[in-house]
Amino acid sequence: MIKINIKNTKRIPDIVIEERLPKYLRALSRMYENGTLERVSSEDLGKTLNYSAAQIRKDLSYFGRFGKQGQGYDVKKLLDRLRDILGLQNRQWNMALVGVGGLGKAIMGYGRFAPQGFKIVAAFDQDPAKVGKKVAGVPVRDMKDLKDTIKEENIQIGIVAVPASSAQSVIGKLEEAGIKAILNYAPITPQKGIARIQDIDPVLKLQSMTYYLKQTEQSKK
Amino acid sequence: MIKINIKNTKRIPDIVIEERLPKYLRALSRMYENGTLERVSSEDLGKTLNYSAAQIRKDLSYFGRFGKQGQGYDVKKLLDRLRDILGLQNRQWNMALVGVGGLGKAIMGYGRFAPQGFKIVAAFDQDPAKVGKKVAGVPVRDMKDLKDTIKEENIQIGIVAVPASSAQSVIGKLEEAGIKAILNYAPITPQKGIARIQDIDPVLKLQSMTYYLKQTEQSKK
DNA sequence: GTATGTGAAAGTGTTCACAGCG
DNA sequence: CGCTGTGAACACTTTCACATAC
Repeated sequence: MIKINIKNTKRIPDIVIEERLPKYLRALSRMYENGTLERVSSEDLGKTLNYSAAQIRKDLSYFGRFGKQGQGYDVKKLLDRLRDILGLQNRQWNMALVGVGGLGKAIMGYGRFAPQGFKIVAAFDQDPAKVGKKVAGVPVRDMKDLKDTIKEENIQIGIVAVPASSAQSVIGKLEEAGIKAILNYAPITPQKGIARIQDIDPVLKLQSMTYYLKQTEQSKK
Repeated sequence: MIKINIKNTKRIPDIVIEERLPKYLRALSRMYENGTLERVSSEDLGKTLNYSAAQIRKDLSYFGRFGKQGQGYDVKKLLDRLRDILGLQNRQWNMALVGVGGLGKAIMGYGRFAPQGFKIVAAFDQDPAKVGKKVAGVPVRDMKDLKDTIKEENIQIGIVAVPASSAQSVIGKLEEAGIKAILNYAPITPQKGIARIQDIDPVLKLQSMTYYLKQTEQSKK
């Protein structure tokens, strides 16, 4: 049996994709826009992000060799490379939002999606009174049109902004319609299904901070 | 020298506090409200949260022994214990929001803070045109009143909803005013300071998902 | 019998430290 | 000579597996 020597591609830790690369991108974008710096070292980038220099070099090394020894990284080049890796280079991702209540409306009005290439192109609600109206310029549709609209509008990402009680069922419907990525604002942990899901719950974040606040309170006594 | 044998308290991993305990609490609250279950096993809880049973037992064991062998955990009792650990038992946390723009207004209208014991009791903006008006029943104040209001209103948590460009400086002002916990909606990574900070940026979450979406797209070709 | 609590083993992620390139 | 890229060492986290308690 002949063994072909494939380049030993090490597994990329999840946290690199899920947390750090997007943060690198965010920091570099800012540097680039401010136009202060043409090159950046792992040390510098680490300082602005509270990571070790080694961490940053290691993370980037999973995807290639972008730096120049003795010089650091070219900001523009690294930026482009990160956008490419994350699937953000020269393209737009279309999103469908479900649940046009207070939270849903706020999400539709959030100003940072579009400039980053994420566009909410459709909205859905189960309440007939809301269907047909427009929110942030987008017509609210009936849930029964979910599947068709997702195909027609070439939607790849779903946003869930419904109450906890209906969230799991809405996620199921999105998955049935072929959605593979969901941003979930409902306060539940969805059952594992087909789609990749990212949860947003500010209350959970507050609840972890109160743990530490409580500790400090007590140590004062 | 006499050695006192203190119980070997193992360090609690950060992720237990920062992620899992609040999720346990959220899931148990829901179970309790639905009233379906009086007891729950680590296996059951794990299934609803996509964690292993061992993980849950280990996490809880850092704080004591709450379960009964052969029976599992009493939902109500565990719920109370978790609330106690996280500093949520019979108390309210007061919060101050800075930045009454579109995002800030949406946060002030978010319906899940108050029922969980988190109350926005003051709002601040640097724009004189906004100062004096009310948003969601809360008067908007001048930034120069930050420190005094935080003392007077017994505020422990800050919420930052200003643009990236002023976020770091606002965080500094909150820290100067004695704030030890901040929920940061601005798209920056703050420099390490006195306060504990939790960041919320839905764009980062989307950007990690597109990485995987892109992979699937390519494997189809 | 059944499910917890927990040391020990396995697995995963981070830091070290230095060879090597610009 | 400075800073990257990277194996190797280290640190941390999760899972295993079983003695223990109800």
